[in-house]
Amino acid sequence: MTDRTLSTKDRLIRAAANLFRVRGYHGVGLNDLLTEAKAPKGSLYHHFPKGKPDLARAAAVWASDNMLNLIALSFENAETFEDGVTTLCHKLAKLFDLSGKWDGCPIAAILFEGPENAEFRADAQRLYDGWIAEGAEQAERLGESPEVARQKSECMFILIQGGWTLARARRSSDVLRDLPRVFADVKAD
Amino acid sequence: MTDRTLSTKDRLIRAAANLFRVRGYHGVGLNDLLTEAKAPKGSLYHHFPKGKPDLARAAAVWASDNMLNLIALSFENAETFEDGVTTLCHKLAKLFDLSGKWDGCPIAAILFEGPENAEFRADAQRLYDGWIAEGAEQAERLGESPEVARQKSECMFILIQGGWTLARARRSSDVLRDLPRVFADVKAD
DNA sequence: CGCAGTCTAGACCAATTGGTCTAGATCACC
DNA sequence: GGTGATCTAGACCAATTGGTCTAGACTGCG
Repeated sequence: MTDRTLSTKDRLIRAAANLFRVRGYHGVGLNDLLTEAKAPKGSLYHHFPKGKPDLARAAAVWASDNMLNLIALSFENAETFEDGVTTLCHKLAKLFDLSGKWDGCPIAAILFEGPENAEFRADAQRLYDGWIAEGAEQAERLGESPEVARQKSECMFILIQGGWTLARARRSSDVLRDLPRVFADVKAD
Repeated sequence: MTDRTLSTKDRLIRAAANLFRVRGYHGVGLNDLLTEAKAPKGSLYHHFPKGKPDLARAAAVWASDNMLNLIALSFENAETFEDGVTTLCHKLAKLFDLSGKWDGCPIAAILFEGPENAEFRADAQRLYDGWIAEGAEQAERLGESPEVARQKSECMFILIQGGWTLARARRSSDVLRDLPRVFADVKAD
């Protein structure tokens, strides 16, 4: 049930991001999408002329932007990069619990499982590298050298992706809450 | 084109594992499956009475067993756990390059994106925990205490899953080859 | 007002989906 | 060789898929 006060286009994007995250690109039909968004088919093809793939890419970008905000927010009051990682992991753990402990990463669910399309692949790379760039920027702001910043951010990304996968399999956010401890042990070299 | 000398059942399982890995559970139709396996529909429903979900679960188990073998093989001649991790990561990098640099983890592609089914979820947990158990066993064999062994194995799992995701997005196995260096920095505490 | 552009609404369509069912080939064993 | 079980073969089916198209509601502006 996506908020009815939003524009049809936004409702479609949110519904798409939410549904794809759970069932993957091919697991969601236009009917599910339209029901969830409370929108008729005409609106979908008005706002996204190329249909499902178009909407899916928009949803991936929207979901990615949310993650960028979450990263920025987590590092806002951090004194070290490790602090920020800790906050972020706890926020993600909370998100995971709220989401029913089964949802996956929306980027992966949409862009990896979606059509084998050059645009989808390029988006996946662009969006994920955006996360890493955001993390690296925060690390630099907190005093790390550019190389170390990049390395730490990349490591954070890997841990979060892998940790989320294990959390999903176990249906428990404990793994996510434990990640900062693992991360702290990684020396940047 | 799966080897014609194999039994129909094995051809089906292999075809399923290969196709699901690329396009995800819902991205593969029975037609694709049967074409790839060179088998008629009757055979599928003879060997897997519950149809697609049944076959998918068998394919997940098969793929998981392959991974278990790969782990065992990688640690066979290792002198330390870190040695084994290094070998495993290099083997995975080679696999990644061979697979067209876009395939995902078959377990995830089948069991996460598949039907929202209690059996699928239980399988995901069981199979992934099997990987971790195998890693922990190797670590113990190489002299680690049970707790440290488990911790190191879990960390290896997380790094590999996350690293594979990033490798996929970048369509480059470099990330995987770099994982052992990251892993070496993690002290077990 | 009138008119043009934007957007909603859903009937409709060909193609594909997962699944059923019957007919026959092939096999092991008496 | 005969017989019953195992397995292959694919026609067939209802339901769903992503997508098209026309009709009309709503908007802002002259």
